Amino acid sequence: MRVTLKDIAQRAGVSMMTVSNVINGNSARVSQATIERIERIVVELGYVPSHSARSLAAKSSRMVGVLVPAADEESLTISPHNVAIIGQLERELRKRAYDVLLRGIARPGEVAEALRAWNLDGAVLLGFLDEEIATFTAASTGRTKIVAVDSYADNPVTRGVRTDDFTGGRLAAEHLKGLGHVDVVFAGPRFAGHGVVWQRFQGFREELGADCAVEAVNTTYDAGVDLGRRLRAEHPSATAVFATADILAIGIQAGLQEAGVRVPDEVSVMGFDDLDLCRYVRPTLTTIAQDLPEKAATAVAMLIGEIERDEAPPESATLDVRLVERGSTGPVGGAAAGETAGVVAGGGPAGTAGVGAVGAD
Amino acid sequence: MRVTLKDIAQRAGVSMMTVSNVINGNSARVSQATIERIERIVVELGYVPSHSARSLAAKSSRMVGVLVPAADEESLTISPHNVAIIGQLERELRKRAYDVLLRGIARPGEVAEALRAWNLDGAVLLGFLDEEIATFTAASTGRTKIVAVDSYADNPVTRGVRTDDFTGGRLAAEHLKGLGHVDVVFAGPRFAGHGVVWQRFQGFREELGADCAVEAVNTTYDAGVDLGRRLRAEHPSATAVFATADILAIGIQAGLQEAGVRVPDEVSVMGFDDLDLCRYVRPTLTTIAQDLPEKAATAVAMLIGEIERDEAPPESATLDVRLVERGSTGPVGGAAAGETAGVVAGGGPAGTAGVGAVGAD
DNA sequence: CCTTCGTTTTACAACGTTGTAAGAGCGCTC
DNA sequence: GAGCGCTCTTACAACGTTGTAAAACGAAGG
Repeated sequence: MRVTLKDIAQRAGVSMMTVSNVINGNSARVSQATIERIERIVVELGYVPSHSARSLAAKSSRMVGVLVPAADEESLTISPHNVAIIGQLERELRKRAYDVLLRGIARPGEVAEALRAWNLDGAVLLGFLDEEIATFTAASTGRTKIVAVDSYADNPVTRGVRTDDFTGGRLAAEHLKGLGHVDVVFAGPRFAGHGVVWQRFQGFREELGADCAVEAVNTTYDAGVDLGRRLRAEHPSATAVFATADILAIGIQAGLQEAGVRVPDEVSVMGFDDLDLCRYVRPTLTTIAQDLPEKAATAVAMLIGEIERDEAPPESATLDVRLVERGSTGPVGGAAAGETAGVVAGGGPAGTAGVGAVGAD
Repeated sequence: MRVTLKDIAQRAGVSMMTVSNVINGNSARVSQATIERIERIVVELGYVPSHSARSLAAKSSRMVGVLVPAADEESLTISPHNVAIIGQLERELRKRAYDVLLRGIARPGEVAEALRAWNLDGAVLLGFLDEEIATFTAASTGRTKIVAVDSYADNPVTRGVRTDDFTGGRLAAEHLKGLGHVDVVFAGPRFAGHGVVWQRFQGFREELGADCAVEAVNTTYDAGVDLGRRLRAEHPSATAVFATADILAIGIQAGLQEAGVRVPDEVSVMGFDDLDLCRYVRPTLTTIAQDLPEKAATAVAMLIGEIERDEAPPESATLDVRLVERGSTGPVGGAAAGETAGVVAGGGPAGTAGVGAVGAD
C-alpha cells in the first residue's frame, strides 16, 4: 500500500496536519524536535506526497502545461524550433519544482479543457498563431496564467515572449544590402498583418524597400527545396533569399544547388533562428540568431512570477537578436566581384570565412 | 467557481453517481432519457472533469510519464533522436486519451518519485542506459507499467522496445564490405557488454571480423568533427567509418572534409537512425533507418495493453531496420575504382546519386 | 491560584471524484 | 396484493491532502 500522511503521523505520534506543515516548509508553526523526527520518518518510510490529492485540496497543482499545435489527430511533428525549446522549458520548470504536462492541441477548445482538467497553474503556448491564441483566451477561466511564446497577441490573459523579429528582419536586410543585394526574395509562411513573420517582413522591408518579392511557402525543408529549384526561373534577377526559418533556408539552398545555382556566388541565402543545423550544411548558413535557452528561461520566469507572486509582469518580453555570418551569403556577383563591392575579403580566392573546405571553385 | 459533478447532478435532478456513470460511459446502468439530459447539461455548463479528483478516487490517473535523462540540473539537451520520438509518443497517447507528463531525470530516485507522485499509470523511459534502468526498477512500486525504449534490459517490471540493432550493424558492415571496404572504423559512445551500441557493434563485427578499430566518442556533432579531423592521422589505412548515430556521422563527415579528405571518394561515412538531417547535408548520409513513428506506436501499444488489459505482452519488441543508401558511401578508391568493384555508376564523372551539385571536383 | 498570552498541536470539514451496497420503482406472477 | 426479479438510482464512505478554527500546553504576570 501507499505510504500516506496518516502513516507518517501515526508513526510520529502527531496529527496529519503537523506532518503536512513540516513537509511544506510551514515550519514556523512546528517545534524543531518534531520537525526532525518527522523528517527522519519520511525518509525512512520513503514517503512521496500525492500530487493528485494536493492539487485537489490546495488550489495549485504545481504543474504547468506546455501546449503545442497538433494540426490533426494524426501528425504531431513538432517543429525543430519548438522542439529545441521544449527541453529548455522542462529544465527551467523542473528547477522550480514544477512538473510539465506536454499536450498537443488539435481543436481550440482543448486548451481550456487541458487547463481545467488538471488544475494547471500555468501554461506555455508554443508556436500558435496570434488569431488562434485569441480564440483560446476567449474561453479562459482566468485562474491559469498563460505565456505565449512567439506571439504578439497581447490581451488581458496572455503575455508574450518573442524575439525582436522586426530588428531580425532589418539586420538580415542590412547584411544583404551591405553585400550589394537589392533584389531579394522574402520566403516564409503566409502572414496577415500581425505575428512573427509579419514583424520580420516589416523590418526587412524597411531596409530593402519595395524591391522584394514575397514567396509564401510552408516552413519545411521540402517546401524550401521546391522553391530553390524554381527560384531562378521565377525570379531571374534575384541575387539573394531571406527565409523566415533555418529549415526553410536550408531547403532553399539545397534546391538552388540542385538546380545548378551556386550558393553564395550566384545567390545568397539567409535563415532565421540559428539552429544547430546551420553549422551542419554546406555552405554553413548565415542566419539571425535568437537565444533559445534565454527565451525559455524568460517565458518560465514570467509565468512563475505571475503564478507565485500574482504579479502581472511588465506586459511582454522581447529578446535581442544578432546576425551570425556564415558561408551562405556573399557579395553580389560572387567573391571576385566582392572586392569592388566594399567587402573586405581575404587575400586568396578561397571562400569566405566559415564556408569550410567544400564548394570552393 | 468550477463546475462540478454536483452542479450537473442538481441541475439534472439526479445524484452525482448517475452523472459520473454517464460521463464514464457506464451507461448500462442509466436510462437513455437521463443520459441525453445529462449530456446536454454537461455541454451547456461546460463541465470538465477534474483529473486530480478522478486520479485520487479511482486508482488510475490516465497519465503516463515520458522520462528522459537530464544529466545535471542544468542541461536538458534532449538528443535529436529522442526529441523526434517524444512528439510521436504524445500523439499516440493522446489518441488513446492519456495525458503526458514530461520529466527530466537527474537522480535515479526521481523515477519512482515521479511515478508515485502523480499516480502515473505507466511510463516510457527514453534513452537510458541498461544499468540505469536496473537501478530505477529496483525501487519500483510494481503498480506502474514501464516500457523502456532502446533498452535490452529485460526484467520483471520493464519491457523494452528497440530496433534490431544487431542486424543494423550487420547491414552497415555488409554494405561497406560490398563496396570493397575492409578497414573500417567503428565510432560510437563507450559501451560495455550490453546495450544498443554493443548490439550494433556485434552485428558489425560479425561481418567485418577483427579488422575494425573502435573510437569511443560522445554522440555529438562536435565530437564527430574532432574525430573526422584526426581520422587520417590516426587511422591512415581506414577507408570508411560507421558511426552509431547520424549526428555523429555528420560531424565526422564535416571533420573529414575540413581536413581535405573527400567523402565518399577517399573515406565513406555511415550513420544510424535516418534522421531528417541525413538529407540536409552534402553528401547526403547513407544510414541505417529505423521507423520512429512505429517505435513510438509500439511502445505505446505495449504500455496501454499492459495498463488496460493488465496483460503482460510478449516480453519485448524488436523492430526492423533497413539500409538507406545515399551519397556518403562509395566504392573503395572512389567512383573510378568503383567501375571494377562491381558498383554500377552513372556515365558521367559527376558525383553519385544524391550527392547533389556541391563538392564535385 | 487564576488569568493571559504565545506557541505548538489537533479535530473537522472541505476538495471533486469513484465504488459499494442498499434502496425505489416497475411490471410480472401466483 | 404480497412476492419476485428486473432496471435504475441513491446515500455514504472512501481517496490523500490542505485550511480553519479551536484546543492543549507551558510560562509568565497579577
